[in-house]
Amino acid sequence: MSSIKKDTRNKILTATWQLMEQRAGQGVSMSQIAKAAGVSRQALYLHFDSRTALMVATIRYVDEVKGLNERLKLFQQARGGVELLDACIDVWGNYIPEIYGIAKAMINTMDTDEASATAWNSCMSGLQEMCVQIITALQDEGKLVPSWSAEEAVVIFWTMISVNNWQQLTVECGWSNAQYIHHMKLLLKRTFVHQRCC
Amino acid sequence: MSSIKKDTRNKILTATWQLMEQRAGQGVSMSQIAKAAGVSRQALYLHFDSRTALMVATIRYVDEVKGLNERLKLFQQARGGVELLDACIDVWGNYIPEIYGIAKAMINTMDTDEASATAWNSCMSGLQEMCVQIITALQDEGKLVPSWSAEEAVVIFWTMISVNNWQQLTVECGWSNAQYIHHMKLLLKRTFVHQRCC
DNA sequence: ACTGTCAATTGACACAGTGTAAAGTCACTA
DNA sequence: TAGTGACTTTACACTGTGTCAATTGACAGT
Repeated sequence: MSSIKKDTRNKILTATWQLMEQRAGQGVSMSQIAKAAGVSRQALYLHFDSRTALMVATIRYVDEVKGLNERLKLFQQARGGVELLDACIDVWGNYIPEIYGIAKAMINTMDTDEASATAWNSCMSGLQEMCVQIITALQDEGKLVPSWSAEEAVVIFWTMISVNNWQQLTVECGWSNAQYIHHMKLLLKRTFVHQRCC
Repeated sequence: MSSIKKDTRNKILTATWQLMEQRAGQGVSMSQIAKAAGVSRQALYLHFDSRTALMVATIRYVDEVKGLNERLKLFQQARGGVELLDACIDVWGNYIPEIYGIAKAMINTMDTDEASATAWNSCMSGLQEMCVQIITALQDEGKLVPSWSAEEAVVIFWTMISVNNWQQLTVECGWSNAQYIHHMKLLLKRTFVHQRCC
């Protein structure tokens, strides 16, 4: 692919991203993206098969630029489960606001579109892996609350830190992001970490 | 309104509801609803101003038929916070699968549509009130974990029991509804109920 | 029987959005 | 100078929402 073509592609991707963030992933048409990118609407279809394909490419692009997995890896050294948990929520909690718009768009189409679901899950694979590591670490340390099996704990952990829950607590309820991070850590520790009595 | 007109209206509402449940709230067009209801597409607009208005009327209709608030009231006698919590999750956890399709449709349009948001919140007002009662009861009994203020606890409680989280755990992760109810109770109690040491 | 009215149907249309197709432009390159 | 690649322009097919006007059929009251 020529560098000219790559430039246009990147212009489209950044314009899509920007519009998605502005509009929180709602009501962004191909015409608007084209206009924002300074290209014709048809150029979009020259680079991407469909609207969905553009969305998928955008989330991959954002993921590459923002590098969630790299941020997470910094904390994946062998450390205690609780420290791992804290680090995970710090990274993820600060990451969400940066990708909220496009994430919302992906989540909205995941129900109907297989490709969207796959793309989003692939971007989240590092985070999912981190959930497993945290629970495993807690279990190895004997700190995992015995009510949960490791599998159950991972699934619940993953559900708790979803973008939808972040949206509910911050956007809907007006919590600051610092509040979100603080309370989410507390919530997860209370749920999963066994406090030995006396 | 004549009873003939009311009959047609109900036919439309039940057809909408049925389609929403079948398709889990995704990709249901006015034409399909009309066909399912056995009326012309235009008849829908005779009874409802817009697609959104039909959705709002449907959720209100479902709420009326299913009577979540009535079910909840049965347990709102003055009892302990923990019993109240268990009862709440029993009722709500068994309610969600019955309204999942239309609930999903409402939640998907809430972001863009004010009327949808208002209608959904209005149907959920009884449940929200129940959250407040549970947290208040726990607080009065001195059982609320001191990490949370009552307001924070209510908001987190409300977030935890969201339809999105139910979907994640059951539809996506394959949990049975009984598993959902059991684990959600456990999760909420671990999060909010203070276990006195020794 | 006559008339009015109400509920619903039919068919047409405007509009927005996605996606396809073909012809044309323009710059760079062999 | 001919050719190629990236992009534009114009046009069109299709789906879905929402509006409008003319029409049918049934069921009143007189």
